[in-house]
Amino acid sequence: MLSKKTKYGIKALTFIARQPERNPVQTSEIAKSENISQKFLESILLILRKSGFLGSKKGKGGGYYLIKEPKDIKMTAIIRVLEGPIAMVPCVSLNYYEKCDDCPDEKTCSVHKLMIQVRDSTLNVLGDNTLADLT
Amino acid sequence: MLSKKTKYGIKALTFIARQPERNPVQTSEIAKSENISQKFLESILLILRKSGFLGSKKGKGGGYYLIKEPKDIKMTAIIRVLEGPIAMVPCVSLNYYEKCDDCPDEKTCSVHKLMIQVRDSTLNVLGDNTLADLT
DNA sequence: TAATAACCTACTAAATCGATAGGTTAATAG
DNA sequence: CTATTAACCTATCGATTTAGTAGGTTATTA
Repeated sequence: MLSKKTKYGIKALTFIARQPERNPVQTSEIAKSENISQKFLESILLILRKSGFLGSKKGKGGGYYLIKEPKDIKMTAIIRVLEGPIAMVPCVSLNYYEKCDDCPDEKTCSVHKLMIQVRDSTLNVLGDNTLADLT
Repeated sequence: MLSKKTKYGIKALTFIARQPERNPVQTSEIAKSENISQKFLESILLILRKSGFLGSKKGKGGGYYLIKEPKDIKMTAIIRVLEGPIAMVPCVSLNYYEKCDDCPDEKTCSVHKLMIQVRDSTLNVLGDNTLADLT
């Protein structure tokens, strides 16, 4: 299941990407429009800023804005930052690999074999889609 | 993330499917071989029996056995029973659909659009794979 | 200097996860 | 008939995660 954090993050980024001008968008505006708790959204946008997706400006007229072009922001990148690993088990994760404490041998593990396929197909979809595709 | 429940369940089913004879396999044997807490595994095999994947026999020489051929057991079916929905958001789930309380319109929701693609690609992989493929 | 909006820290209620504990029931062996 | 075996059932539990809330501080603008 996708966490609300990730879901809200994607919605917020889409909202910002949809803006005709490149003017900063305020958290409050996104929160109201997308039915998200403003405080919760604040923490999410902060993460996205620290991860290099967004820039910010304080004070009146401030807000968040995209740093890169929507078409250059892959969904894999967004989801990895907000949700963590895309793989369903750590032992097939490319960016968050971890060995299973059960499972003596990954090569003979049935789950491993299956989850590599799931990972790859998911990766294909999320790698092909950019923020521009969601606009 | 895949829960241990599902992971263990798949491993156990694979273990049973690998048996040369169709003799019942005991929980204790699977637990030991696959490094799974026996009590936890008991509860998982019970679910799989109640869902129609396994038959059981009590007493000495008892255990669990497959009811259908491994090649006739799709991974989608197993995962739906143990893990629940395959979709990453309830609003794109085929078997566990639920409307999002935020999101007034699914048609214009960016997350919805994306997650349908993820769902379909995952469904393809899990639908193509049967227990026989994991053996 | 006041208002604004991002930024930061800490806390919390509820749910879920991965078990563990301690039994009961049904089938088999002797 | 009795003991053993292994599935079956019920309850509980500590740890972690989730989705927030509360209450402030800092930087920018009018």
